[in-house]
Amino acid sequence: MSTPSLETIVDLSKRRGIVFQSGEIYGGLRSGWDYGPLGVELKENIKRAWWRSMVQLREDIVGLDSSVILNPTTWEASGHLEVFTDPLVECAKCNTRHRADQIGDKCPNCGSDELGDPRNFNLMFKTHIGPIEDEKNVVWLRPETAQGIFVNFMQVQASMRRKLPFGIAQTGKSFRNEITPGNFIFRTREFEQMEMEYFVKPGTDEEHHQTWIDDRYRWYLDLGMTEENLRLREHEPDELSHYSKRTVDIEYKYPWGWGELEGIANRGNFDLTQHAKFSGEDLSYFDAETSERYVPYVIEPAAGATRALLAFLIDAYREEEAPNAKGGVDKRTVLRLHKQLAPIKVAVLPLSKHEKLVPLAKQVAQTLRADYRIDYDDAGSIGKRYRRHDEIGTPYAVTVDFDSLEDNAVTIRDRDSMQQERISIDGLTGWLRPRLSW
RNA sequence: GCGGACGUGGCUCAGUUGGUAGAGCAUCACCUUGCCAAGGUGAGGGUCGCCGGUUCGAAUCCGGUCGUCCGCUCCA
Repeated sequence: MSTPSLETIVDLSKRRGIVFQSGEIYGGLRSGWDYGPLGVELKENIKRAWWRSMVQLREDIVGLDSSVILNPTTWEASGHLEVFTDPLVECAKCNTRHRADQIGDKCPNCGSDELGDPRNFNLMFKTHIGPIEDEKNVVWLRPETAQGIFVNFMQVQASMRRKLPFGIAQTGKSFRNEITPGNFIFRTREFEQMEMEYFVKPGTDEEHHQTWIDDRYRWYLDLGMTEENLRLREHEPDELSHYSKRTVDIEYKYPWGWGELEGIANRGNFDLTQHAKFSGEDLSYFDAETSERYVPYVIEPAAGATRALLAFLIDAYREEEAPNAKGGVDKRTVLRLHKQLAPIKVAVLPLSKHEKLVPLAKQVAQTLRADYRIDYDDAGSIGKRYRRHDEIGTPYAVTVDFDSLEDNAVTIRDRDSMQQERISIDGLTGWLRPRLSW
């Protein structure tokens, strides 16, 4: 299966209500993307699948939803205030940009001395709390959800009576004032993360790290991701984040090349130690079994929800041959999304807009709505409607025909196999349940 | 942010030497068909990214701005 071009995916997303450029009527806003009616379903399904595997199915992980705006000291302690601010200079001759603190007075690229004045590039969004803009009330939009977990470590541990090892999971938006956003929703200034901080006893961190790397890689495969398009990549020592002891990325083969999907980092005890230092609170953990007190180490699988959405879209995209009404062969575009991720689970289609078929079809649709996201469509030919639903990855299409009026049964068609089955309307829910559950 | 390319109906494009925009696809309605798109008739939809300038008059020239793509940098 060849990878579709990014343009193909952007087109499909716009045409089918998955992702729109934000504020288009005002000419757009750089790096802003809105998730349309189908996109929001897909994104929620991805997050739900993550939450299910991360929280629901595990006894050792609990959830959290912390604030976007935190006490600004948080970012001093985490190191983001320092690390996320780079003085950069631009070379007027070759148009390259460099860290002012790492070069001399000559451009390392072309040797020119025509360097502009250093300017601070702060990757955190700055704003003010309260109505008065004053340096005293500066706050920042979080550049990662993780810190909200670290600052709540004690409360969660105590209120939920957790013993190590245990984890805290959180999904939510983060903000980074990226210098250059791009590649559709791959790098945006506002994005959604799925992060989990797993607190472990020092010395067991390396083992837990490896377990999580395997676990997270498996997650993508279980949701139907093509293995050839996935790989693990170890960070070189010089590219490690300021907090990390070791990081392994799960990368996806995007149309433009390999790119990050998720990073699994061993953050050591960096964060808790820093927060203990800046807050003056004791953030160590007392291990009652061994009577030891220590600052836990942290393993962090940090995934991009919006990046995952992009990868799942690309990975599911197929252009296949399909038989047409005239006995020939046509092309059909189909998203072979995992059923749990598909925005619409079942399409309900009357064979035609005939006055006898429409009421029954609408009734069937309404019944199914109790359990699944349904789309009812009676516009155009039946073949065209099948193709439309292929394009958005709907796994099942239920067709109400003239026989239905007699035998109270419908034809259900499978997106992937294109096989059809006749099912009684009363038995429809029972037929779908095992196929659409985990 | 800097350099380069680009910006016409939802999409893909046409638009002659500046004179107030066309097509195909898509959408919708009706008819037809009746289980895998594109048969017939008709309809809606753009003032040419935005602002300003030149001109009697600009989609067409000039400036600015916003946005898209590529490069520099970003690492969910």
